[in-house]
Amino acid sequence: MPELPEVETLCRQLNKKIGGIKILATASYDEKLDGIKKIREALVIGVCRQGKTIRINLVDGHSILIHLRMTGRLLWRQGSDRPRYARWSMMFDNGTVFLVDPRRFATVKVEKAPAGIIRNDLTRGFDKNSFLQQQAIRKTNIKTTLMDQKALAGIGNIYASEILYRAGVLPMRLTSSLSRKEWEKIFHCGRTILKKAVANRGTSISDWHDLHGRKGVNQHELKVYARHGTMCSVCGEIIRRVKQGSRSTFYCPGCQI
DNA sequence: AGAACCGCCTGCTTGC
DNA sequence: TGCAAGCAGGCGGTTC
Repeated sequence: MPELPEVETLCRQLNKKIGGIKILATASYDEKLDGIKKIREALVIGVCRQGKTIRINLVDGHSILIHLRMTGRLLWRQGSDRPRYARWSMMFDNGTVFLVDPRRFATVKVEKAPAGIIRNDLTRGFDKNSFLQQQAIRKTNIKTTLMDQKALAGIGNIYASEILYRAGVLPMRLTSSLSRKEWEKIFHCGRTILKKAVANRGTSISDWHDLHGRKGVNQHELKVYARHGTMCSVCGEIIRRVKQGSRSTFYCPGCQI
């Protein structure tokens, strides 16, 4: 699933590929996306990430906002032959960016609104104190809080489990029960894990591929995600899997308290 | 108000 | 082998 590192990877690649050039036209191949405002002859100023949303800024002040949800991908093709499950595209004179999404959850919006500043992104100027003021009192578990996009931007199911494992905190701990020291560990490990994953061009555990169709290599860094039933490499306990709000969480009962 | 739950979607895995 | 049921989960909307 595309989370912060995967979306960041796409934004960087898109910037190189389409920054400063003109979108000739856009097209939809799925009635769900037919309502998206059509774009013609529009210069791309740049591409940036807001949480898990890809924001493509155009010179006329409009932005294209793409959210990949679960199985969405963006794929650059030199020609214009449509890949399987293509749902929407942006055409350029040297190629096409396709939105590919078998499950049709991905969304595209075109709007003329200035970019909101996201302050709760661990990989950019993150404000610890305001975060703790707003979130530390919550009566829900820490895994759910990490995945709440209004609390922290960009963390999904894979990285939430990995961050809590590295921080040594049980995912079912009540958010309000965490000490300052535990929070600091979560922030620190979160930053480290997300930055490493960006450097690795994302985690290709199921179907993630980058703009050029290549797999990332961060799946080799995973310590608990989808590793239930195997031994923890640190303490030897068996990695467990539980459901939290209908989502799978993976953790080590030996290393996390 | 805030937490929990539902529905959207379809390829893949599992079980008989 | 083949088919049906179950599973995967981000997020907006609804319900508790």
